[in-house]
Amino acid sequence: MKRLTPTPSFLSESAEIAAPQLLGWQLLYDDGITRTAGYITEVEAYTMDDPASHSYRPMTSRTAPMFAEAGTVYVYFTYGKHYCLNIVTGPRGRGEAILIRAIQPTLGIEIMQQRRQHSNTNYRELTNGPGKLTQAMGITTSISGSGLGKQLFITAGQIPDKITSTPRIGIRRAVDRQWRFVAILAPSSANNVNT
DNA sequence: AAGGCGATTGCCT
DNA sequence: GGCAATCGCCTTT
Repeated sequence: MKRLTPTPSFLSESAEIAAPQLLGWQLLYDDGITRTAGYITEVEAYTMDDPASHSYRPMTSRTAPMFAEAGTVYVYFTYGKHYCLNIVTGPRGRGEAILIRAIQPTLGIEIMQQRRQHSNTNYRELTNGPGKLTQAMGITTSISGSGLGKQLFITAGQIPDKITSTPRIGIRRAVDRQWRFVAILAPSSANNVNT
């Protein structure tokens, strides 16, 4: 069994520095019954002095996990349907996090397909969005405020072949910041469908 | 106490 | 590509 790393040291850096370093790591969720996992391929950074961030406004009970120590899990519910998963970065009190926007599935693929009602033979639409991957993995606000190393894990994965940065998706403020990071990974063998 | 809206998704044209 | 769905949170009366 691979050794688990509760909180990689780079998460103590600010979100926009840590975010690209999170690409390629394997995200693993164990809800006590099932395990699902995938390589992180798309992330976005959010910080306290960032008008697009939940932490730009004073802390509330919902956003409190963003202000906790690096490695804290922050999950929020939005649009009446979707859960979005973040990994908190930086020192305690700073209000920073990395939004996980996409993963490349590696483990528990059939379970993820069932949860997503996704019967296609390739996985293009399975986990390529922040709400999609939480639905596929069964992640909800129940783990918001917990820490890495309990149910959610970050394990060594792949070194990205290439990383690009772009403006973030779906925001209206600070649209000029290039804080979305996308990785090109070698396709995993189980996922090697080539479109 | 009430209304507006969102770090999205999927369906429809 | 445009837009409805859907509800908890936050802001404003």
